[in-house]
Amino acid sequence: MDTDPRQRLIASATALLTDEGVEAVTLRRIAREAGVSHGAPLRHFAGRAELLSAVATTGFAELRRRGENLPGSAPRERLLAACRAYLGFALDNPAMFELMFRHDLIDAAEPELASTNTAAFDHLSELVGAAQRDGWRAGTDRRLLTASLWAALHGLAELWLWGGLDGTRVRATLDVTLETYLG
Amino acid sequence: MDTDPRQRLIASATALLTDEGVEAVTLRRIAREAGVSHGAPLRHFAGRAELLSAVATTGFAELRRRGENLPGSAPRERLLAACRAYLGFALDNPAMFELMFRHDLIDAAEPELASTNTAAFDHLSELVGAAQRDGWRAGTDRRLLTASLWAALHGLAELWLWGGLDGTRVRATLDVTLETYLG
DNA sequence: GCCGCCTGTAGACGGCGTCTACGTCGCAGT
DNA sequence: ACTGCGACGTAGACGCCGTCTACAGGCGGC
Repeated sequence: MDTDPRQRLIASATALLTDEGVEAVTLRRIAREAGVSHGAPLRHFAGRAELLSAVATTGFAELRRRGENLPGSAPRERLLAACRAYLGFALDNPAMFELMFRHDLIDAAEPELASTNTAAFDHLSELVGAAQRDGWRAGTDRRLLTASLWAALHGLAELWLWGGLDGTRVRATLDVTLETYLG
Repeated sequence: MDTDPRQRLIASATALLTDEGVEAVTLRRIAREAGVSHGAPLRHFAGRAELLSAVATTGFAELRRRGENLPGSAPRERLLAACRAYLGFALDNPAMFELMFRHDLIDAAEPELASTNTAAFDHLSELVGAAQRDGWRAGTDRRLLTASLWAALHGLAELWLWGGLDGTRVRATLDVTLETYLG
């Protein structure tokens, strides 16, 4: 059964997020969606930021899940698939992706979020490390290389979200980025 | 003299932005800062988005200005300097940079903003074109290459703003990115 | 001299996050 | 069996916010 009020509120918030975007996810609308009074959410979360942090945590978990079930066996092939998975996540869940990186809406210090968060980064870092052991850019510092690659993907997603890149062109641009790093 | 009320409001908003961050830039606070009543700004701007768009326009203009006075004469040298300038702008004006890419706060369709905006992109595109004519990645589509490079820089700035990269590490990561693209 | 526009004021409305006081169960301890 | 308490929810208030409307002064052009 799913009578845990925390989970119900997170579910309502997530539905609101994917349906109407990040601006629609207010405490009062979440409460209405869940069929409770406007003050009820504060019985289970210290404030709006804490509830949204819980929602974002599920987003990071899903992102990490996508980064684990990767096709391919060669390290560089797997790293490439992970990069495509990152952008695929952003394209499939634009509102969630936006929320996950809105530091004014969520509390980055929230422990559960922070751990899920760094876990996703560490996973990418491991893929980079495996590719390096395979001979790809072995001379570059692993953490810096991971951050650089991550930023390149992240910027692509962010610019698409912003409106600077239309949907079809973002795929072609991703190919250029991947070719630059891994070609 | 600077008695143009539009300019006064933009100046107050900019001061508020750099001093207290993007969340503090509300219409009512801008009005207070400018010493007028809370409804006065709506005499000169159709709404909050239009005022913030005007502020963001000055940001894009400053960004473009930085991209013009570049050291170096060799095309690749100039392109490299432009990339450093982009990140330098973000590091120097984090709140302005954040505002410029907050599509929920500004109106991307605002004509003056859109033109200043694409002008900055076109300038970077020209630098890329010059470098290509100099033999750098001549086989890649110029627009896609420009977008890819821009995204790599933008993501770096965005992740730093988000908190994922500390200030010193962002410089080192930028070096890795530039080495990847231009090395 | 009068009209109209520019600029600004003051108040209202609904929505927001948050706080507080108040209910209402169900269940554990004596 | 009664009591007390903790989990859960309600209702109202407060001070923000953006926006709308009604109103007032000031000043140049007919």
